[in-house]
Amino acid sequence: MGRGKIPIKRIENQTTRQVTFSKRRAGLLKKTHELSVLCDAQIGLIIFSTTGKMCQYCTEGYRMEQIIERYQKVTGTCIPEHDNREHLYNELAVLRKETRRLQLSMRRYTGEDMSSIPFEELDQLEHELERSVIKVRERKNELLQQQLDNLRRKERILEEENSNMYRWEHRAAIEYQQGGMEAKPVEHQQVVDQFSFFGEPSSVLQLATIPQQFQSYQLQLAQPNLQDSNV
Amino acid sequence: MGRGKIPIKRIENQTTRQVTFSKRRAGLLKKTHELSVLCDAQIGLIIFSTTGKMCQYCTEGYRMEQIIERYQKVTGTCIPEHDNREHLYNELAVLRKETRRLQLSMRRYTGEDMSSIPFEELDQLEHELERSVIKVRERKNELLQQQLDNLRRKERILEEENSNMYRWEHRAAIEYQQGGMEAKPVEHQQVVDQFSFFGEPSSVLQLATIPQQFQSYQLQLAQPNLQDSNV
DNA sequence: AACTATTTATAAGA
DNA sequence: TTCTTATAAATAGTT
Repeated sequence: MGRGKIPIKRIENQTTRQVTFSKRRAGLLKKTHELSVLCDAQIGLIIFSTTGKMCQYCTEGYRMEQIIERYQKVTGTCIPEHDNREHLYNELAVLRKETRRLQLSMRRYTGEDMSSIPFEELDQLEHELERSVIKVRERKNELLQQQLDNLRRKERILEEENSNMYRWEHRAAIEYQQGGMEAKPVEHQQVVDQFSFFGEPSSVLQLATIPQQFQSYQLQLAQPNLQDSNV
Repeated sequence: MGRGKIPIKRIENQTTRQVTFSKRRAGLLKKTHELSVLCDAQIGLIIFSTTGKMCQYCTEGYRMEQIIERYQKVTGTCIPEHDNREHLYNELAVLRKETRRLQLSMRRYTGEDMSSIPFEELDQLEHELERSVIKVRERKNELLQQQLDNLRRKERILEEENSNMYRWEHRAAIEYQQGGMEAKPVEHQQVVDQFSFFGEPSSVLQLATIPQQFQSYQLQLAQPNLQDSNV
């Protein structure tokens, strides 16, 4: 129908295709409506154009959802979401069970509601708890020991460097007495620079000579400690 | 189109209607297919006849479910199941979180992986565990005390009834001596029935007179005990 | 969007 | 149902 017959295959010319789409879509909707009315049929029609635009026809007095629902009832294919939902329900059931189990375990461990626990299990539970206490104490001791080691190490470093510092200062004083202020100005400046505590400590010597309030901060960052939970 | 023009309204003659349905349905499917192919459109068509029979067209390479899904995405009406799914996902998230929390708590209590617990919490945990141990021990003592009380009560009852029985037997013996076997046959039978231990014990007297091996079983059912977890 | 030559769909009859 | 066919309707290509 038309000036010429066209083969039923994709129209390559985009303009022609779009015009044909408009014309034939209108015709299809009309024919759909006529079939629906003439023959009292329940029809749902959904059309997506290449450009993504949607249009639909639905028998008067009905909504597309009803027709889709009826379709699903007849075909039994309750859309792909059906299986998904099954999985969700399964996962929920598993999780609920696991949560319940954990809750009961926790109640056991915290000693709530022991009325349902038989004597033998109480005995076993007591031992488990004692084992836990022991483990916790061991860990506490471990941390305390670490702290002690740290302190000892710091103490040793501080003592060493104090005596070093004393020797340096002592030598500088002697040189000052021997040659006056200008005798060894460069070497003296080096010593002063080395002991400056503004800036990053870059050697054991520097670290050890930082005053107390700075030291504690710097050393905590560099060593495991008891407050930081990622020891 | 045809021998005459017909008004677009329900065809009252059933035969005519059915014939028209068949013809026009075929035409509609053909036109639907042509539009789909010519213009590269994605089309879904669902037709229910008055008699309930269904027929459908779906663009080649697709399934009706896909088209319905796309339709639902576009219109936002994701069938009644949509809300439900939202709830499921929320519930799953909540449960997963709760399970995770409980797992961590349990690991704390069983003393696994304490590397991430700071010293102060270890201290607190130790106290919690000690409190739990104390509670468990208290419960154990409670059960032991109960068992002890039970045994004492049973002992007392047995002793009482033994002496009672002795008096009954003694009196029966005297009466037998005085008036022969037939003097008090009914009363004697009552005594024998009362002491029968086949059947359910229904009185303290019966309970107390069941032999040792039966007693322990029957008494366990009737009294709180250390083996049964539903005390 | 309107026109129109043609093709196609289909109503009625068989 | 299916076939036939006169006729209505749809539409391809053009303007």
